[in-house]
Amino acid sequence: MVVNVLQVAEKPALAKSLAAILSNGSCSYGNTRTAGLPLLEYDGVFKGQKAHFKFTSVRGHVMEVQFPAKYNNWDRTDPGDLFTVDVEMQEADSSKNVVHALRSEAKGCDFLVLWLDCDPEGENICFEVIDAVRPAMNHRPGQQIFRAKFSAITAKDIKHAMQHLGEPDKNVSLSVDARRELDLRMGVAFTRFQSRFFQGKYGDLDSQVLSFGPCQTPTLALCVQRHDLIQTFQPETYWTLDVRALINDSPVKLQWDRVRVFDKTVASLFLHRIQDVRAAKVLRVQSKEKAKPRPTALNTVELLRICSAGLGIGPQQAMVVAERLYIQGYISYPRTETTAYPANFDTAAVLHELKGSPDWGKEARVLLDGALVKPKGGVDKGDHPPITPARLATDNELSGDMWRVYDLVCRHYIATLSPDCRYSVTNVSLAVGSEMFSLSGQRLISPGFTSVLYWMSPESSTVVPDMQEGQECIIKNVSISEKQTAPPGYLTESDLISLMEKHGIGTDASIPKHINTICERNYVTVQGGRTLVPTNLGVVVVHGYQRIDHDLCLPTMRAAVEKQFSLIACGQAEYEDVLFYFIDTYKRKFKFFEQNIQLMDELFEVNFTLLSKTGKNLCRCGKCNRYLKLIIAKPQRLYCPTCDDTYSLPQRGKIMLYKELKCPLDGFELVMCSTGSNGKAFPLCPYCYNNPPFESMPKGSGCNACVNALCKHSAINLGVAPCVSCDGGILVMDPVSKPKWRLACNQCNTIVTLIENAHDIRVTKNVCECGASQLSVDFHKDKSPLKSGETKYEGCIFCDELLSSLVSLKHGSTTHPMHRRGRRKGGRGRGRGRGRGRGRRKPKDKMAQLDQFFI
DNA sequence: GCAAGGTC
Repeated sequence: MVVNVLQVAEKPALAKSLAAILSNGSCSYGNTRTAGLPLLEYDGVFKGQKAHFKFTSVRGHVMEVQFPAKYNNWDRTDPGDLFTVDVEMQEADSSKNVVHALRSEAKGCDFLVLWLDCDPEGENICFEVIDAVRPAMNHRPGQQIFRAKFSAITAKDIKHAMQHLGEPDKNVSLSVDARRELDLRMGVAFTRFQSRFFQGKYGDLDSQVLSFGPCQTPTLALCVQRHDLIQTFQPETYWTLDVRALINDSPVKLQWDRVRVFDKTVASLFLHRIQDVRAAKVLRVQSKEKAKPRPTALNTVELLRICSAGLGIGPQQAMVVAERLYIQGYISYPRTETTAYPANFDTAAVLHELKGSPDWGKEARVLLDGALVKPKGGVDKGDHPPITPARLATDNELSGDMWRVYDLVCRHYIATLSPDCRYSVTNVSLAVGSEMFSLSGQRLISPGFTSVLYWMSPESSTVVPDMQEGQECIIKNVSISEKQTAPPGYLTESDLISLMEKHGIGTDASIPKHINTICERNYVTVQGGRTLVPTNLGVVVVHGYQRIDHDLCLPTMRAAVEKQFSLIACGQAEYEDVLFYFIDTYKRKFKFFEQNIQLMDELFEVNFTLLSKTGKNLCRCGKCNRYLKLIIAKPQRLYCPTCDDTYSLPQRGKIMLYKELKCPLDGFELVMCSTGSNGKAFPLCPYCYNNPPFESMPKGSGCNACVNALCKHSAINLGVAPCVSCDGGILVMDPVSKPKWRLACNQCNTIVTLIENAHDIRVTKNVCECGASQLSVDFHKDKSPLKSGETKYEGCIFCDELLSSLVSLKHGSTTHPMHRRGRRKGGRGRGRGRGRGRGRRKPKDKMAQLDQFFI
């Protein structure tokens, strides 16, 4: 009997390499029927039985923890409740159909072997895969699910792992579950609360969302900490003693051994002591040989640092470029923490690949000719090998940042196998009277790896002239100069990456995202030299946390939480206990934050402008008939200073007044939203956009949704009619309900369902005998123009049953013969409130009011 | 619209 074995890797590329290794290159290549995942198949032996193997992969996490949809509404959910409401696992956005694909491949399988990355996230994905797959697998006694543990993608390691399969570790996975749930609850709760609080009060924050997160906030705090250091820096005046001497006929400035003094009188005293000295005497000349060590192999974080500091490419962009180089086969997998080459890594093979390059081929050839050095130790984190070139490219094939990053990876690779750079440092001590001075300089002995990483070459312009002990040099000039201490510079991206790594904030893959997030949220800006300068908003937010609860922005917060969660991973603590403890802690912190928000608000007050003092009058409010103000800073919105209400607007597009027309439903003046020069323009009602009058309309989703459509198609083009059931209501066409046209009342919820499959329906000015409005109905199912002999029909909105039958009428009839008072007995039974008994209203008066909206 | 973490 042949058993079926399903194997799953964390990413498609890995499934392919693992299957190739395990099948000794004999696997067939294909794809799963859905989700576009790889599917590799081969035959072999599993646990002593003949087996058919299938190898596929996921794409990172399959599931994500989320709040149920009912909590997605920011207005209807109290952020504080987010600490206690249930959460659920949902299929992750990026992995649509993955669950389905896995399940169909698992059908008929007897065993599952999990080849997910050997880190906590990988362990967690193991269980996501198990949950997806188990229901579809064959049931049989004994262990069916196995975990492969491997530290390098080499034939030896992989085959060893296959021979020594273990079990997935539930505790490790639970520690990740706990972290994911806590991050979600606290991040979303704080973000929603502070966004709503401050955006509801100030008009110039210029940020869509005031976000908070356990990684992004400490990252921001690091930038603000440096900012504070710079702001509070008190420059101090100091004095130095400057001596210029002639050494071998060239003028040289000597360095004072005391460096500087902070008292002018003392400085003058020293000057006085030596100002008559005519010669400096060389007391000692010392030369030492030093080595600048070759770099260790490249990992992600180091790549990002060099890209930012050396190439001026930001971390997010650098990752995008590296990813592209990887997909195109130019470099190895770019997300790794490891800085040690695997034991069996064929260093020479890569050099052979590179030796033809006009840029660094020469250096590669020198190494192949015998100068090859053992790479430095580095750290093996057991994830992926370091980032190395995979094949040779010329700068014709790659351009711009692609070439620059590729060039860096190649040069760095060659450097790791090159000798250290050797140079000598010479220090000369000189006496000028009783004061000691010195000169120091460097001289290159052999460049080693710096011939390829030329920017790391030791400064060679500081070569000291040849001097002998006892030699005397003529002093040309002695003076003191006054200087001031200077503050440190702002953090560079490269500095920040190092600090985040040091504090355990984020991972190699997420560090660029966090930096990007704080930029997107208008908390910091990237300035010259890729320095990160906090904005007013960033500073005020962090200072606010410091006033209310300093913990919230401590750089150590992340590591402290992770440390506790790791106790779950190693079985020393219960998942429920630790998770509950943290949720409870942050819930209390949240309450405290909420109660003391005025401490942060005091800082906002002096830095930002109240909504009532920002913006320009635009259109009239339907409630108070005063002007709403258009707030232009992000998020673009309307604000009524009288009612103190805020109305969201589409974020893309310019908002203008629209013909001073009012929405028939609520009396708000319509505005026009135009997107770009050749983009669309559409009118919308500020109130309806935020409070959709039809339950089928999603709130403000996209620029053509709900009320935009309502105002555009219904209120203006299609017309409105007095309600047939209540006195004050107005019936409005529901634009989303096509082809099942209907009208709905804005007051009594009456729904009048009209005829189906009409091409167009409009409310006309005509009034039926019954007193209700008439409709003009165009019965094309397609959009073709009316043919001769065809015509529009007219009917009454009351007589919907009758209207339905219009479909079967002969062409040419404009009014339904049944459309007579006497025939309506017992009719119109559907729907509620089609109240006949309320007696006739005076539609004409109301119609007059509505005149401006009719076609 | 919100977090952080995988991956594309």
